[in-house]
Amino acid sequence: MERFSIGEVSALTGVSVDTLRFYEREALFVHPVARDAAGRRSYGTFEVEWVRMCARLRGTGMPLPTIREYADLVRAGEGNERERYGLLRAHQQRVEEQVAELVAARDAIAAKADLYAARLADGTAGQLWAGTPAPCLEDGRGREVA
Amino acid sequence: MERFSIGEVSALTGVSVDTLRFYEREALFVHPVARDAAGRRSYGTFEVEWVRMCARLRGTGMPLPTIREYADLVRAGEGNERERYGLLRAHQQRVEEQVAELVAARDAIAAKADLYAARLADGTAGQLWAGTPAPCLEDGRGREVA
DNA sequence: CTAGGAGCTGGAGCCGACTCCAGGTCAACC
DNA sequence: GGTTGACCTGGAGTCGGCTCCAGCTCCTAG
Repeated sequence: MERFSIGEVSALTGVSVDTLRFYEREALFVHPVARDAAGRRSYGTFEVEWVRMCARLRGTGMPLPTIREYADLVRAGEGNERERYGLLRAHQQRVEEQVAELVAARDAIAAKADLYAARLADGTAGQLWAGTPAPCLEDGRGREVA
Repeated sequence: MERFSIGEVSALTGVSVDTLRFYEREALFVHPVARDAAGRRSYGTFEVEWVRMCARLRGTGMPLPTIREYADLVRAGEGNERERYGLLRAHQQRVEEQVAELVAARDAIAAKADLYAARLADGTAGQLWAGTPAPCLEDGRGREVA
């Protein structure tokens, strides 16, 4: 059962050494992190996976206090899987919404970029631009300017 | 050519009144915002669309300084559409990556939630759990605990 | 045996993006 | 003509999430 130094965990997970210590202070770990004879942190595979999970949750916008709640549930042990399930599903729901919003925004941005592409391609860039639908910015004189 | 008060723009765009003033201080607007006789801000349809665009860009993680760059280009007027195009496409690219990462994280979260669902459904919750592939957290004794 | 590198602690600092305030002006309605 | 409510300004405060620092202890390689 191999063990990992904080630097190794950082390399393995992409989470910085400082952030790992910070997460520990913030009580995001399920169990107190073990130390070796010299007082250095020593992580097991469980911790590494846990950190990866934390990174995913953070990366999808879960605030630290919520991750702490999840850790608390896991720490409390068996018997609260329904709560853990609810927490994960609720978060998944939020992530689905994020994806939808992101995709919508991307489409709007892509549409605008396409517009520029068309303008550049047919040489009308820098010239008057007839009124266009929704996502275009006009200056009130029918001129698309952004 | 209707005009809008700051409160109306806020209602129309979902961007708070404070934030609108803040964006103005941060020079995110293409043109200085007009004022009515009493010194109150008066926005046109162009500004409203611009704010919407800013909200989209912000919502997809574009930092204020980059939005300011874009505003600067638009303000500079015709002749730099290639730069504007590059800026938008580059951002679109970043958003595509965000979507991909978000979807991947969502899948991992969903997989874990599914695992809990299965455990809850077949009544094995709270019992020993045989070793499972990647996204599962085990305590080193083959026990999935999180 | 010493120099370097990884780790340690507690605490301070930073950053981006708001958000909130006090204290004031105005316009409009009753 | 008073009171409400939207708006104004400049500046200060907040918040989340790191990130950095000084000054120290180890272990390892040369």
